Amino acid sequence: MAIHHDLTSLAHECADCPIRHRAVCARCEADELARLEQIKYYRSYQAGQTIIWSGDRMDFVASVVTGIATLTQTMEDGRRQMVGLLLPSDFVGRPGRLTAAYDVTATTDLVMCCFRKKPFEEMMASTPHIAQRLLEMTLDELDAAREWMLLLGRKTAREKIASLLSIIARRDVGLKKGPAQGSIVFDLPLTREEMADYLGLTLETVSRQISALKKDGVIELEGKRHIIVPNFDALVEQAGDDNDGGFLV
Amino acid sequence: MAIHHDLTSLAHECADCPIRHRAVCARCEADELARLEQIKYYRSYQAGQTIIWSGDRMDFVASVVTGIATLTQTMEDGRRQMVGLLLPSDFVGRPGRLTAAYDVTATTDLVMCCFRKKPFEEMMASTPHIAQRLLEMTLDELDAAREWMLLLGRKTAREKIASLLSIIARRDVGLKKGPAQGSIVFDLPLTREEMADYLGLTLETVSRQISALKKDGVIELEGKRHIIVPNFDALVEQAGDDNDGGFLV
DNA sequence: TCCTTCGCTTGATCTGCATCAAGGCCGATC
DNA sequence: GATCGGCCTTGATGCAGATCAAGCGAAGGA
Repeated sequence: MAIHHDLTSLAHECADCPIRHRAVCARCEADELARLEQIKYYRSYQAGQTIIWSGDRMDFVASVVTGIATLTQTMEDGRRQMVGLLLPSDFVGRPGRLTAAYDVTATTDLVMCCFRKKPFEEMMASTPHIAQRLLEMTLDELDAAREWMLLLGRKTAREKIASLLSIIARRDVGLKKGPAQGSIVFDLPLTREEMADYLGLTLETVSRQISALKKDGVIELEGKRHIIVPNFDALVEQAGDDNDGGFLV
Repeated sequence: MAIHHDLTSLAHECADCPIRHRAVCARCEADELARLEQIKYYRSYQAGQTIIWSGDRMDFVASVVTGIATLTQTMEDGRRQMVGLLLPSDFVGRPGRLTAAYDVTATTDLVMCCFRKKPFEEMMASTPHIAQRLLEMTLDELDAAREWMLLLGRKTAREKIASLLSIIARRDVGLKKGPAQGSIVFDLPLTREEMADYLGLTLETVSRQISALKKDGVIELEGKRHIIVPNFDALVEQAGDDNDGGFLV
């Protein structure tokens, strides 16, 4: 894995950009990369493992290399809301804050590329480029969070499910294309319960709505997790979005 | 109004910081301020006026000086979700994007301090300080958005109302203190319908829950908008938050 | 002065999703 | 191959909040 791959979220080459929807390519500046290279290290986690507990001291920032992680908030009585889904290339952690604000959990086996916070912050201070790139990424995440607020506040259960499926499909697209023209195939990286926590529903409702979408021919399932979308536009229509646009997760 | 006041959100003095919960004070750097001073201008809006429509070309970024604005998203069928509340010192607009992603509306009479985007971006490129400050503010907003996701996805109507009231109270605190020890007094800057759009409820439910909180002695009303909170902790308890902490709106 | 409008409240009813409960599928373990 | 536990589905029932509907009070305009 080349140096650039580890740092995709901070600076990557335009040529063979492996990251969709993050395609704000930065000029690769060799010395920045070299310096980042010096302060980075890798960590692996198993599926289900909690990476950071909300409130924990957090002395690194990181970017997801492979696998999927989630950010969740929990109320005292146990109600849970997922507030972020971290796919490869996504960034975790916040320069200038001591403790984590959310639980971060690996939902699949996961590899993260970590940077110790202190040196990372020092680099940021001396390298305007990085702060700007990070600002852009954060603004994208903010847009995604606000899109999600619309979903949580106003969409029906069916629309919520369709939205989630189309988001996952979009992030996966290009990797896996279905056999039939225009069809899309992917594996759900989340359990029904995790989907429920993301969508502000119960797992029973998630299950029922998936069954309903299947009955109506919007999706097909193989097993519990393998999804086939014969007609992506039909799915998007179920999601109730006015634009097909910039969902970023 | 001194120069610093106009630029509170970008750089303000620590001494008499008028802004709560944004208190990450930056060193005032005279030349930055002078340059910002050259590219800024003011705009006033009347209550109810739409400042920007989603999709409009947006050639400025701005910071709220006085008054309150909202960010809302609307679905084709008219369902609306407010995704941000802009109080004095809050920042609107995003460097590096051509069009607005949300409707921005003045809910009270409003004055904004605008910076034409092009020169602002140029300044940002040459002044690392500003990008970093903006990054910090954006991260705060992201945290607030995620806190709001928990509210939208998992809280009951009563908890939603109590949360909103305590957020408004927190941002207003210091300006108005109630007569009785520990009591807080403020005016609601939003109509019931706007509150409903923020909370993912209907205006009827908002009205009912406010009545319920009043009946239970958690709040008192004078007229429709003037709120007295005799015991702030009691209100926070109704909000169901585990920490009394960093709600930022 | 009356009339209209806007923001709000309150009541009656409906419904989408939560809750409670039972059982099926499948991979892991012995 | 039997058993267990995690994950999922499906059914029955309940309830919080939506929807539909009526009316109030204050501000503003004719």
